[in-house]
Amino acid sequence: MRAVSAGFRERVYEVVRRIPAGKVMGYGHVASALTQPGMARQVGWALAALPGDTDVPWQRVVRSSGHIAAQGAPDRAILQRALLEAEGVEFTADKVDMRRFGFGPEVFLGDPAEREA
DNA sequence: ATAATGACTGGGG
DNA sequence: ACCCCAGCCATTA
Repeated sequence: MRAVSAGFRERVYEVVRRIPAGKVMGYGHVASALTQPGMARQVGWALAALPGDTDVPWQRVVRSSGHIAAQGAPDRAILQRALLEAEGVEFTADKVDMRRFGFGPEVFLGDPAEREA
C-alpha cells in the first residue's frame, strides 16, 4: 500500500469532486473539510496518487497562497494551470486570486469588511 | 524504532 | 511583496 490510507484518499477525492468548476481550494482547506487540519501535506499526497484518467478535478486544489503546488511534478503543474484557465480561473503573476476564486464556507468566516465587494 | 521526505503553511527577514 | 526557515504529519527507507 503506497501513499496515504485508502479511506483518507477517498474522503479527499469526495471533497475535491465537490469543488465547482472555476473555483479552487487550498490543501489546508480540504484538510479542514475532512475535520483533520494540519494534514495539508497528506492531501497533496493523496492527489499525487491519482491516475491520469481520474475523474477527480485535482487541478482545483492549489496552495493557500494561490500558487500552483506540484513541486515534484512540474509537468503536471503546467497542465494544472491550463485546465484551470480553461475553467475560467484567472492567473495573476502565476497565482490565483483566492479572494475571488477560493471556494468553501470557511472563507466567509473572516471579517465581512475583508471581503471584496 | 529512528531518520529522511514531501502536490503544505505560517511567520520572519 | 518575495525568499528563507522552522513546524507539522503520514508514508518510506
